[in-house]
This record gives sequence, structure tokens and C-alpha cells, in this order.
Amino acid sequence: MKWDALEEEPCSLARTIGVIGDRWTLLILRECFLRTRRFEGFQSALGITRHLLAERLKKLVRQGVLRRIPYQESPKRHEYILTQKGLDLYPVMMALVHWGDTHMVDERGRPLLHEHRNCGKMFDPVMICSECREPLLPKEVHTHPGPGARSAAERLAAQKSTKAKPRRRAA
Amino acid sequence: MKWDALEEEPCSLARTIGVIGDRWTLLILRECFLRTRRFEGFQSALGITRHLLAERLKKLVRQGVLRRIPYQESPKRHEYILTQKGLDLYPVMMALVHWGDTHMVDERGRPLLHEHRNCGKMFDPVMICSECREPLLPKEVHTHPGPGARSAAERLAAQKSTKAKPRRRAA
DNA sequence: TTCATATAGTTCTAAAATCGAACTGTCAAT
DNA sequence: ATTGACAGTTCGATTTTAGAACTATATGAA
Repeated sequence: MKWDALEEEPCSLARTIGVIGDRWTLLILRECFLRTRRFEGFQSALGITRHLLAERLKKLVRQGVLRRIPYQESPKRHEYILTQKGLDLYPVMMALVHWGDTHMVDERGRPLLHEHRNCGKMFDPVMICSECREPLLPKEVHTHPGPGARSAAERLAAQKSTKAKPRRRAA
Repeated sequence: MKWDALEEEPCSLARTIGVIGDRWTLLILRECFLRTRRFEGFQSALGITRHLLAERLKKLVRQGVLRRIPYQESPKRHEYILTQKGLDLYPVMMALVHWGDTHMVDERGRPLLHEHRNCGKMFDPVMICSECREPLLPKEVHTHPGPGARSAAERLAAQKSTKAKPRRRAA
């Protein structure tokens, strides 16, 4: 699959994955939320190759997740900060962290605790329904095609290009 | 970086990324939540190569995200279903979908709508604080080292192995 | 002046991952 | 006896990533 194609798919999950769904990008975003802003900062915090880091940052800027802002002239230097679109990834990050906290901790316990300044307490993130504010369970959610869904004809056409071709028999 | 090392890192985000943080795995999990259970089902829905699909499924089973269950004898056939650990990824999936719905839709609108059976309404997922039940904003959250955090000495040792080495001057 | 350091990249080759297609094996139905 | 469904495995070619060095600009020290 050409991964650029993901962004064209009629699926919000696929499109999101097309933008942030690889290991280095997710780790770069972690650093962003931890207030890292500069090339060298990302590089030394992550141990990513400079080549890939440059490429990933470029892509995140192109996608509007990060903004590249000059912080000095001569030599020109820029730093990378989260846009609102980038900040909106916070629930994604928290959901990933919380799953790790729940299922991947060793005997030592959580590496990081989160304090909510509003209430002053250590918390876990909980995902609720915007309408009734009850926690969401997969069993209680049904999906329906939305206005951006593909018609049957479109699905058929799309299948032709991605579906496994029939394999021929042995001679 | 050897990606197996991610699971050892003192960071719940890194550990989670080590398990589910690649494009195909995330798409496979989407299919799981859409009730796909069998090899051919995943393959034709995603267009993933059979080779990679087999590998990813094995890894998800090894990690306890999926369970491989026989559904017929002779020939032996199995299907892959989400464990509780896998079901717990629901907030991650919903967060990814919601970001896509917010920032990646085209003029046609959302591909999929979600109905909450509890209240009967179409909803968006909202992430709140478990303690005060207010929506979480990145600015209002502070992180503290938890019991599983690395000591300063451990951080230093870890840096030696991942940090960029000093580069020598040109001759 | 010359050297060293800081920062933000780019370039290059080798190694690893992925793709694409074919192949294996079991069983049921025709 | 052949075809099709299903769940993989194998293999060569292509694409990505890793790892290291190199470029460029400027500051401050020897």
C-alpha cells in the first residue's frame, strides 16, 4: 500500500493513521507534549536518526500538526510547536498512555502520574459519550454510514484495486 | 532502534506504541472492532500482504491483545477475537477516529457516525478526568514521576546508549 | 587567526522491513 | 478428478530505516 493513499480513504481512523500512525511520529508527538521544541531536543531525547527526524517534522508541518517558527535570525533557527490541530491529539496520547498504564506496567508501577490542575488530584482519563456523559463501552456503540461514507458502487470500485486477486492453481 | 526495546522503556506511551504503534496493526485492530475475525476477512478488507498479516496477528496474540480460538476441526481453523486487553483499546481507537472526524474530513462529511445505545444519540467521544469529570485540556495537566520512573542514575545510563554520539570534526 | 561548540539540517551506504506473487496443505462439494 | 475456500509460508524485488559522516552559519575562546 502507498501510505499516502490512507489519507484518501473514507475512514477517519485510516486518515488519522496516515498522519500520525507510525512509531517515530508518535514518539515525536510525545516529546512535543513534554515541551520539546527543537531539532536537537527531539534527536537527543529519542535517538532517532537526523534524517528521519527531519522528514517526520516536515510531514507534521505539512499536515498542520506542528508549526515551524523562527526563534532567531543568523543563523536562522526554527522551533516546532503544536498547532491547535496538534493539541487536539491530546486525547489520543492520553488514551495510549492509559492503556500502557493499565496493561504494560512492570512490578515497579507507573512511570508517570498525571495531576489535573482543576481538581488537584491524580487522575486517569475516562472516555465518555458527549450526549449522556456515560463511559463508552464498545458493545454499546453502533456505527452508521455518515454523509462521507462510500456508496455500494464506490466500495466495489475500491475493492477492485485493493482486494486480493484470485490466485491461479498449480500447474 | 530495535523496536522490541520500546516495551522496556519507562514510558507507558512508548510501551503501548511497541505493541500497537504501526500502521497495519492499527488497521487490523479497526477490523477487529468492526467484528472481523478471520484471516481472509482481514486480508481482503485491508489488502495487507498475507505474510505481514500472519506476522502481525501472531504478535497481537503473543501480546494478549487477541486470542486465537478454533472454530472448526479438520481442517483446523481459528479465528482472532479481542481479549479484554484488546477491548480496552477502544478509547484509543475512538480518540483516533474523533481526531480524523474533526480534522481530516472532506466536503462530504464523516464517513461513519456513532450511536450510543445507552442514550440513543449520535455522539462524539469526550475525554474527562476520572476525579472531577471535567474535560481534559493539555494545559491543565501536570506530570509527576511515578513509582516506575527512572532514577537520575538510570536516566544517565540509558542516555549513553541512545543519545547521539558527539560527531568528529572534518579533517 | 584558529579552534571548538551549538544548531539544523543533508547525503551516503548498508541493513531491515515490506510488497507482490506464487506455493503448500487440508477438506468439501461438483 | 477438479475446483474452491481457507490459512498460512516462501521468495525475490523494492522501499524504508539505521548509522555515520558531511555541510553550513555563527559565537566565543586560545
